[in-house]
Amino acid sequence: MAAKRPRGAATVEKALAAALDLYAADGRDGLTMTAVIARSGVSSGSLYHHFGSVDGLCAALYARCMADLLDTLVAALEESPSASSGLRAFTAAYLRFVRENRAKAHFIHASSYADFLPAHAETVAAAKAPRMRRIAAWLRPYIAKGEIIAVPEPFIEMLVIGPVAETARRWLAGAPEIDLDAAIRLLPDRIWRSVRGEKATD
Amino acid sequence: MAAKRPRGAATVEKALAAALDLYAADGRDGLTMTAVIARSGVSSGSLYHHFGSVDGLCAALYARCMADLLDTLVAALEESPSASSGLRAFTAAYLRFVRENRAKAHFIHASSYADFLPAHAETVAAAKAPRMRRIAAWLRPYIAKGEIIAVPEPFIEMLVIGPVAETARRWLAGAPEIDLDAAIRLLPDRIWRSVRGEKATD
DNA sequence: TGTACATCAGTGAACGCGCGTTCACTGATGTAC
DNA sequence: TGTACATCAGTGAACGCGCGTTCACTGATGTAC
Repeated sequence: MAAKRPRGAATVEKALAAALDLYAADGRDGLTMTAVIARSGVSSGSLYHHFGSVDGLCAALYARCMADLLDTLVAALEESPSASSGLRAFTAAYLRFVRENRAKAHFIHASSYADFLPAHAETVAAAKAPRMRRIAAWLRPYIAKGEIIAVPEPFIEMLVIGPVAETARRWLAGAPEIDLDAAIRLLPDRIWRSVRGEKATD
Repeated sequence: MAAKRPRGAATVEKALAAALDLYAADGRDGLTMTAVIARSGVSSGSLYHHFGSVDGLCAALYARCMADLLDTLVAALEESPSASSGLRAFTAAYLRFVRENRAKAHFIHASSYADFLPAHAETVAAAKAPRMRRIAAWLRPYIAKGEIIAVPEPFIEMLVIGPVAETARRWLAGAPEIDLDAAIRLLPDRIWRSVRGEKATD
């Protein structure tokens, strides 16, 4: 028997899975309440009971996808014994996640400016904040040692996430010239150079 | 008297300006045919005469904004006498464009996965292709000389555009921790390091 | 220069579709004593 | 252990709104000779 989960967890699961499938199949326009109701078999009333609104459902889906991605990234970092290996592993893990979780990655990237994000900021923050804190905690000692450049943390994020996010974006949009495997080979090293501190040894 | 423009050019202009304003004010949900009709004073029939559909209007707006951005970037590159100064000027110009053309930048970034892009690929390509060719032409001699790394061109794009696009994205989404001026000071140098070739002299 | 015609630009009332959401309700599970 | 009650989960028909789009039409501009 499965571990005891809150009542209704299976319903929430079915709804989110249907929403992600619909998004993967037909993009933003495909992800409607009507379609989620039809595909998941969950009734409209039940959907509103759990999510409150379409935006609520989208925010829940976003939080879920983002948590999955960040868990992957945190794991890659925390397994690594040095600044350079950690950052290389981090960027490679990002690209692998995109390849292996195309729908989730697509939804995350496409939602950057979605109207539901500001409206449900706490839901999203609850998923992101603790994981971001672990990333920041991993970076801190290396910055202190001068192995990673000492700039405000958001800029390290921009330099590291930027290139892989842009690569993911093109690949997800279907650009044929983007070869994810080649990106996994080439980018981590170049990205490392952009945040490498003076005291780094490799 | 103004230079002679195709009949209806003023109408197209009014429609696109209204569309961008609506987008800036209310996001994707604000940019509807009904709203463009009301705000611009252009009739629905006229709108359909010129753009064919909502997607056609969005594609035209996207092509216009993208052309503006690329013109800025091409100018920054072509004024620069060296690889390092060119790439630094390029990234700084990107961030300045974002700051000074917030609505256009927002629309460009938010449209990456829009359904109208594949459907109107030729319209968009007509705006992008010639400008991208000039960027590629500028890069080529420096790559040949080994001052910029010899990797497939899309990867140079990812490394250069990635961090500034990510910075823009956060800033546009309203993240308070993003300081565009600091980004203009810090990022160009770090980005240059990520694409700097062995033969580069600075 | 004038006339006839074709094309392009623009109008605005009207329409149908499907979207997000509501609501009165039933059934299942948990809690108190 | 049983009973009474409160809360949570789930149902599905119904509704109204506003969206994108159409269409029959008029007016303005360009072209041919």
